[in-house]
Amino acid sequence: MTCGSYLIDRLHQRGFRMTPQRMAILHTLRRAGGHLSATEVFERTRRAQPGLTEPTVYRTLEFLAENGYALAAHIGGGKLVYELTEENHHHLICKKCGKTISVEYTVLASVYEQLQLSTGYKLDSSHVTLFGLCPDCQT
Amino acid sequence: MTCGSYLIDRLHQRGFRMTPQRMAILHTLRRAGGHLSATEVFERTRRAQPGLTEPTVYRTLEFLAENGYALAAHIGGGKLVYELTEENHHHLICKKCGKTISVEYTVLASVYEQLQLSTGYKLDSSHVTLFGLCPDCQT
DNA sequence: TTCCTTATTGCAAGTAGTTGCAATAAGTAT
DNA sequence: ATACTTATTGCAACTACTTGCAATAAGGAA
Repeated sequence: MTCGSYLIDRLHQRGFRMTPQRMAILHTLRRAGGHLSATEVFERTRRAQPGLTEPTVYRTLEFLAENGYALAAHIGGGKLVYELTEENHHHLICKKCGKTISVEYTVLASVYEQLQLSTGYKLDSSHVTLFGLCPDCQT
Repeated sequence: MTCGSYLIDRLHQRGFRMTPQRMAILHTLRRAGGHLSATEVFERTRRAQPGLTEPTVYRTLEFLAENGYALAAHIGGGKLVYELTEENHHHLICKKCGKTISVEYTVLASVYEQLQLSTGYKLDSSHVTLFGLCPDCQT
């Protein structure tokens, strides 16, 4: 069994299909463990799936993020990165050295709740990225 | 006096220069009032500055955001938008209809403080965008 | 004013990401 | 097994954005 198998039933229940391309992209994300840009996903996955094209990668990543199977996060410079859904969390990125740390979702949970009450919006538990200077770069 | 004049001294103090291109781009942002994508800024500014090129627009917007003269925000679909710095605020965007509302900076201020204490990072008061469904689209 | 330094621009060529549409193939039903 | 529906893919052309480098011009000094 390859490592995207666990998703097959969940996809079918919602009328979606599992394909070799999706399986391979899930495999790449799983192996990477962390964040990967669309380009990185394309390059790594193509090794196992030589026929794979860029539009398919972009569409698959968007599909996975839209349906909750992966998280998308904006990190510096307008770039989007993806990772498999695990614990919800947020990121702090140092503008100078690029060092990234994760922050538990609970830190923002009360704000989310407050905002939902005051605005009526139902918010995604999305992957927020905050920028600043890490302790080492503040001098 | 054109409307970027107020920035001239602040730029000179830091070794930067004011140029007709920068002036025109500031004018465009000022007139728009709200968010504008790089492409929109390019198209609108070019009417007044026919020689203007795309790389200049992208670099100018990045420059303005980097130095605190403008704010950059990621809104849906990986797009970056810019606006002139005024009050710090955040955005809530409806994934379905695109309706956007602003949220005061103070809502997130306590979280920022808490994060700065627990992580040691010095955070930018950045422009965070949260996604969700607005009251009308929740049915 | 004129000269000088160098920040900023424009050009040109590059990379990244998107879109429409016809062809393919996943999964269901027969 | 076979046929059918339609989600998904690949292709090709397009738009968005970036980068290196030489030319230009802003702003300070002589």
